[in-house]
Amino acid sequence: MTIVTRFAPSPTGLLHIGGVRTALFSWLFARRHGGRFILRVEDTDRERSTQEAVQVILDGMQWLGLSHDEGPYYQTRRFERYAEVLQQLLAQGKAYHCYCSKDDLEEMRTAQLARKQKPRYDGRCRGRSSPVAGVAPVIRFKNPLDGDVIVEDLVHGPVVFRNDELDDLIIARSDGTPTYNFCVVVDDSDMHITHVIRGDDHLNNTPRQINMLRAMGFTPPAYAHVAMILGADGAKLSKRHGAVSVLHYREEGYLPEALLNYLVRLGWSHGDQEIFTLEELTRLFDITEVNKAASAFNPEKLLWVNQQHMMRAPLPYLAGVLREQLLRLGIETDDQPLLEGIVAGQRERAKTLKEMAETSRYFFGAEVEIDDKSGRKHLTGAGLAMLGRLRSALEALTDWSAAGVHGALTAIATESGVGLGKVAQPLRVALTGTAVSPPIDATAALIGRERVLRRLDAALVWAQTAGV
RNA sequence: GCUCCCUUCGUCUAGAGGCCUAGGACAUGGCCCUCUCAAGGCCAGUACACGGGUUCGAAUCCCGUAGGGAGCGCCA
Repeated sequence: MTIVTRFAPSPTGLLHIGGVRTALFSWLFARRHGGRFILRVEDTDRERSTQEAVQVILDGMQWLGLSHDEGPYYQTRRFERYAEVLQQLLAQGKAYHCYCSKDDLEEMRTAQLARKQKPRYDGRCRGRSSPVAGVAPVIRFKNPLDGDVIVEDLVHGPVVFRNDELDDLIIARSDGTPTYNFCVVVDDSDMHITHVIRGDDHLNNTPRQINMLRAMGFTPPAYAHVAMILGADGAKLSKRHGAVSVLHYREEGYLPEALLNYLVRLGWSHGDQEIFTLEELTRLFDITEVNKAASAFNPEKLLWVNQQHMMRAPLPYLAGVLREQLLRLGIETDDQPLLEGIVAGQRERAKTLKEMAETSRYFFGAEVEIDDKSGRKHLTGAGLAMLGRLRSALEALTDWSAAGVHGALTAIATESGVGLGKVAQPLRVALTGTAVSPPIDATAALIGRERVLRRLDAALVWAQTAGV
């Protein structure tokens, strides 16, 4: 049997990390078993669905590399099929027209709640044989009255629901359009979905879906309900705590494979391993090992995972991502060796590519602005004197490489009888404007001889005009 | 209100009756390394929600309590 999974978001909001994680689980499960992964857009709510939201889903999935083998399917284009199944159910007496008004239903609900009962439709239109004039009816599914439905959940184990807890749900609105639970069931069976992996907020819907599937003569798929992701504060995911479009993480300089790695570890583990490649995940991930409890989103750990991936990723790849981030800062470059050199020097100093771009400005442009505090600390007194020695030594340097610069600096340190720090820091401030950078020899090599000498001159001027 | 789900360090997790004086990771603190900052290494503190059982023995099994979440829509 070929495994077929699906990701079925509704384009009514943004695609955030909670959705991404269930998509990832579905995708990994399909990939692991050599199956197919289907993307289906559940847009039957025409009021709230938007084309922008659809685009965000598509872009997000693409950025993450969660490629689908089929689709995207749109439920709004399958109305004919739903109508067909609706008619069939009606003809077989497995569904019926209900003429109750919204007011009737509301009244019923409040009365039941007042009696401390679970609000549910009482089935009063079940036996009705004639229409009510002037009322457009909804269609309800005739749910079994007794017995149990057992959901054999891959993560929760068996979950038992009593049929008398369920009621006759509406499967078509009075305007004829089908509703969510009904469309899902028709789609999952039409698309031959073998494993439904979704958020556990759907666990309660599952017995109804199973009943409908059976009424239609279909075999229910296997289900796996995974917990939702909580905000960093342990409360429901909010705007402030990660409920932002997944593309936000791209803008913030995260690597998609790092985000996926972080997300898969929420509720799943493999020994003590923290960092996984996508290839490893498709080999190791197992939906039945996923935890049942919800887990909180931890931005700090995401940052760490991202850096770990940056430290392992190929330089040319990272150079490309850094280039995009630099573009956002108005820095445009195609100097691939320079980009790769920056990445090599900065990737263990930055948690994201965005941060890397921001702290790498001094590799570009002719001049650099000297940070006042750093300048006062390192470009005065002995530091100022060091600037002159640096200037002449570096001007005379023929081997303009990290090793060459390093040799020149140690020579100066030895001659001056000071530690390397007394040489490196003034140079660092002169070249970068700050007291922090990758190893100064590599930094100088990357910046290049011309600009190094010019910046040393500028630093001398700064020290004089700063009047310190 | 009713039904369903969940509960190990601050956070993510390991743990499927003795291997647990509960392991790893992020974060935090200290030390080492060191041209800065990082990265890396070493060390430290912090957890089985609570109460009953079952058992020679329970984080692990059972029951209850508490807390959290979800569903109960002509939303998905």
